[in-house]
Amino acid sequence: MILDILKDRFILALTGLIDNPESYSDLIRPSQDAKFGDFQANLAMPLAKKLSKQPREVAAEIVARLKIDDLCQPPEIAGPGFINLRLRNEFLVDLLRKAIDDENRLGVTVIEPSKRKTYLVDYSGPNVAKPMHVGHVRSTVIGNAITRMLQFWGHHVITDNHLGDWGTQFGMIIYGYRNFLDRESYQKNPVEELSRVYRVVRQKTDEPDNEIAAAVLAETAKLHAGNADNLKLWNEVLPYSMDEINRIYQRFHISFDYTLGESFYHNMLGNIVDDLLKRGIARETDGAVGVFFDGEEVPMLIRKKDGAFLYGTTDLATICYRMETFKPDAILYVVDFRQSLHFEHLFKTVRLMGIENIELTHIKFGTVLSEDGKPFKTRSGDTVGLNGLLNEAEKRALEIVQSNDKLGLSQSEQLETARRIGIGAIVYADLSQNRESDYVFSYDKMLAMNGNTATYMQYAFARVRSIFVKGNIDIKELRTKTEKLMLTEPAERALALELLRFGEAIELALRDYRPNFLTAYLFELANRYSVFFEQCPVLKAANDDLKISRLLLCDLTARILQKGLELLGIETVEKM
RNA sequence: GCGCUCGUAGCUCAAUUGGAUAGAGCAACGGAUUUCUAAUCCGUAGGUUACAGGUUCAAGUCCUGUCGGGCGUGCCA
Repeated sequence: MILDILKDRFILALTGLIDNPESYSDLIRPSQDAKFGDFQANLAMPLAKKLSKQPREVAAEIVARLKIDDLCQPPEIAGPGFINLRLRNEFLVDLLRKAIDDENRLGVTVIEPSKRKTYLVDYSGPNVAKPMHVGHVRSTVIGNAITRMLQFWGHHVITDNHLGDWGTQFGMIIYGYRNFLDRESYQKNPVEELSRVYRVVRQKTDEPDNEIAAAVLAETAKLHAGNADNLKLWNEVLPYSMDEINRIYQRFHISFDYTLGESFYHNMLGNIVDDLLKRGIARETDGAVGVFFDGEEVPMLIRKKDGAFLYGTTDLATICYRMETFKPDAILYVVDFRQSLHFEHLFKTVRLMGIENIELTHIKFGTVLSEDGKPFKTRSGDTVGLNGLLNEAEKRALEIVQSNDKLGLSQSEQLETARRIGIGAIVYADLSQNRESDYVFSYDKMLAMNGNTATYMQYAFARVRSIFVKGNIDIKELRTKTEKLMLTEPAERALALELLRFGEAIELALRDYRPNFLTAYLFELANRYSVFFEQCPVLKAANDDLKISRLLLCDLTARILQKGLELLGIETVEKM
């Protein structure tokens, strides 16, 4: 990829001048402003002190050692010592050609086999029996995007949906089922009635001084102890919830390799506690069992004094199971940042157990706030239901699709187009933000279809397709054309440069697992295409060579947009 | 109390982990369509990056303090 090539040249130039030149290669980056060239090297300033010279002097020395004439015009030294590079069009054309011919990877180099890892991505993990609201989208959508990017990069990825299907919320459901269930409503709409019952119990246990909280815990404990009646109820209720959850996954086109919920691990928990006690990693405390950490007051409890286990216990069992079964190099947890302390404790415990050869990362994300700036609360009745949100998104998209009668879509095509646009808007709205920040949920923002949205990229894609249809272009044949690409117009060159930075964007997004770097890239790419579209006639280009050159740029743009959106879990449409 | 975290344009958010004059979208205002899709493009306006110090060639970014928000803090997950 373009940046790698430049870095290699700089490393060569720096070899002999300083030790460990590779460590400075991150200072070679794309320029912020086109007037500083296409790429810049910011390494003269930090090196100046090391070499006890003036920064500009160091820059001059680096430039003198740099063999880069075949790639760019003579480097310019500017400001305190920035080295600015402007790439030769021949170099760009050469790389574009390679990307065009690279059907699967579009110019993105595949990772070396030795760097290929097995990742286990733990995401979504909804609580069965609790109604899903918009806050639950985040883990699902971020986890899916990270999974797809890692796979594309060349890693082996296993996804596991760690359902919350064994916790106290089931005690609430069981208690509520026995005491508050409306049979008729339950038969009509089990999921809705169960979630109503859940809310009733939940509200009552929140009141001070009540007996219901104790009763709920008792039902949970009975379930865990294998009580036949409670297990029977669990088995009755679970499928209803799962159907509901699966319907939502289908709408996002998301699936998991494994769905091993908490219940899967329940008979391993006793052994975990016994083992940690025996090895002196955990100890008794006030009748409970916990793991303590140096310099910290709070332990991670793994067994309550009534004998029940906690989610730390389940998570430990889960890690042990995954280590044995999948032998991953890394486990990634895509979970709300409010569980940071839990994961810190969990990971420390794993290290205390002597397990070192694995990356454990909590990919944390911020809270979705309601429009008053407070976190969403499942208890208050006014949360935005997930299904309702998805319905509304598709409805709004459908209205626009139907109003455009030039498209000539059948009714079923209209529905499918609206689905892709509506769902895409929601996915993109979440992914385009830095995952670590909280964000205020806004219906209109979530469903927006103008500006920096998935719709914008989908639209750019559809515009390319439209040109191909109108020009009656055979894409396969087009790609075999050997005419030289031309980058004479500024809009062409700007687009070309961006097309060659796809891999860079994915690498950046994967570095800290931040999909918003990829969304930002795709937005920039689509934006440059829109400018190109305005300024550079394709079908009516001045001559045939230029027409083919532009068609090839269009085609590569469409392919990268489609692939990039696919990595985010967003689909494209042919017409919109 | 302690710990973590955030504070950037009217609003919602970016900023390649310390790089040049802090960028987008939305909202506002002005312009572009007999020419491949106007869900688009171009332009204008909008900033003491909460505040005060410090570190250095360079700070929204790192350090210290203050103010303000959010979250967490042994028997929920």
